[in-house]
Formats: sequence, C-alpha cells, structure tokens
Amino acid sequence: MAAAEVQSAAGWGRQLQQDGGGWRKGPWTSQEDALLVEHVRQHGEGRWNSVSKLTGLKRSGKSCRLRWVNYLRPDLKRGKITPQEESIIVQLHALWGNRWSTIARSLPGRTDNEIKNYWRTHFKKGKPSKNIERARARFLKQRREMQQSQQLQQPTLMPTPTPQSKDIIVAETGDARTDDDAGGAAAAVAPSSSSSSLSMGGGEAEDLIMHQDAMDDLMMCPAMSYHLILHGAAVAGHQLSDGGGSCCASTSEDYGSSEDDGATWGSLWNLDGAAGACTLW
DNA sequence: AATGTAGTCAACCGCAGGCAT
DNA sequence: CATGCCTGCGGTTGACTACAT
Repeated sequence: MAAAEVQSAAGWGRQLQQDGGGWRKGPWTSQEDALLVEHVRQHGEGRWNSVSKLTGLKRSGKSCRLRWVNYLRPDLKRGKITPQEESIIVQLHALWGNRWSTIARSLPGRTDNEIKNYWRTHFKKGKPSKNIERARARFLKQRREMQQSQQLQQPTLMPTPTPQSKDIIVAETGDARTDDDAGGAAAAVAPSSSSSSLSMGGGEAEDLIMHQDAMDDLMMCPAMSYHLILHGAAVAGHQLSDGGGSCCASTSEDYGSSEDDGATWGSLWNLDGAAGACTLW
C-alpha cells in the first residue's frame, strides 16, 4: 500500500521505536518489506522468529508474520469488500461469531484483520448498510419462495434442517483452526446462535443478525451449502446434485457498485444444480 | 477556511494451543 | 509431566483521510 509508505515516511515515522527486546515497532518500510518478501521466497512461510536472524530485520517474528499475512502475501485481494463478500461475511458471522480467521478462509484473498476491520466499521456500531438490508430482504424472500416451491415439488430434496442436521453441518464444516477443535465447532455455534457475542442493541441485532435463522438460511442457500462443503467435509444430506450450474463466478471487479448487490445476491441463488462446475470465487 | 467527527486500516498486545525437549 | 518456545487468533489502538458542519 502506498499509503503505508507515505505514512512511514511522514506521520508514522515518529512512532518508530524499539521495545525492550530491541525490536523495531511501528510501520514497516519498503526496505523491510523487501527483506521479508525475499526471506519468505527463499524459506517459505513459518519460522518467523528466525527471520530477524537470517535477514537482519529488527522485527519480532510476530510482527513479521503479521506483516506477511496481512499485507505482503501475493494472493491478497486488494480493493474494497464487494457486496457479495459483504453478504458472505454477514452470514458467516451469524454462523461463527467473531471468528475472523475462520470467516477469512471462506473469502480468499481477504485477511482476518481486514474482515474484522470491515465488520467493526460497518456493523459493530449499529445499523447495517443498505446493501445488507437489501441483500437480506432478497435473501429471505428467495428463501421463502424456495421453501414454497419445495413444498409443492420435492419436499425431501432440501429439507429444512432439523436441529440435528444443523449440528452435523457445523461439526462437519467446522473450523479448521486447531485450537478450536477441542471445544468442537458445534459448540462454537452457540454464541452466534444466541448472538450473545454481539455488542448490539436488541433491535439492531434482530435487524441484522440472523441468529438461529442463520443456520436455516445457510442451508437454504445452495451456494453457501456448497461453499461450506468446499471448506470442510461433505455435508450429510446436502450433497448437491451433479449439474452444469455455475454460480457466482464473478470476481470482485464485477461488483464495483453497491447498486449491483441485488444482482450479486441473485447470482448466489441462480443455481440449476451446482456440483462440479460450481465455482464460487 | 477552520474545526469536528466518523471511517479506514496497519500494527500492536495479550492470550491460548501445539509441540519439542 | 513440566516447561519454554513458536505460532496464530481476537481485541484494541492510534494515525491518517474524508466528509460534514
């Protein structure tokens, strides 16, 4: 980011300091970035504490890792969060709560820090954006329509999940994060289901967060179901039929305008069967 | 034009889990 | 089993920017 360099060259320069261990703190310079990038190119990610020894960087391993993960990684997606990504964030937050790294895994190119910042900026203080309101309204509408059509046609194709099936979903697609494994992913749902982790007023939370609803919503969304499958084990009872459908193949560049979010959301839904050809991102 | 306020984002901190010794 | 180190995560901070008054 050019701004970082500007900042380090200007205002943030005065922040530079060293902690007790002799580590530099504050904004990174382009030279430091170059050293870190070269180190990762040669040695790969990990062993962050050895970076300072091998490169001469006066940065802690922690700082190096953070810089790499949040800024220097080549696969990072630059630019604003798209309405599509926003919708995913909202749903996954309803599902997982503040588990930003878990949410980030479902948004390739986005970091947990970025998502965390985005959430705080847009939702933490209260009212959701118009994008979200519209997306949610459309989401619920289409959900209703799908439910109605299913009741009329194939009541067993995609049943409304029972509590048991919800548990299966969460457990099977649960967090890959190892330190959560002990508690179990299913347990992690509890806070989000009750939304107890959200610092919102009741009305606001009701307006934005789908709570227990979210689980139903997710399972009623083919794209999300498939996405969860992609990021975890196959979900019992929700394997998608084989078909040529292609969903949400657009990239972020396709969603530059907030006015597009209707179409964006629709694209999440317009699936004539998903399976093989379905590429969400 | 000056000031205030909200938004954005990079970076730091503390904590916890995994793992080697 | 206990200890220490490394890594990763979520929460928080603080400076800059954009917009409003």
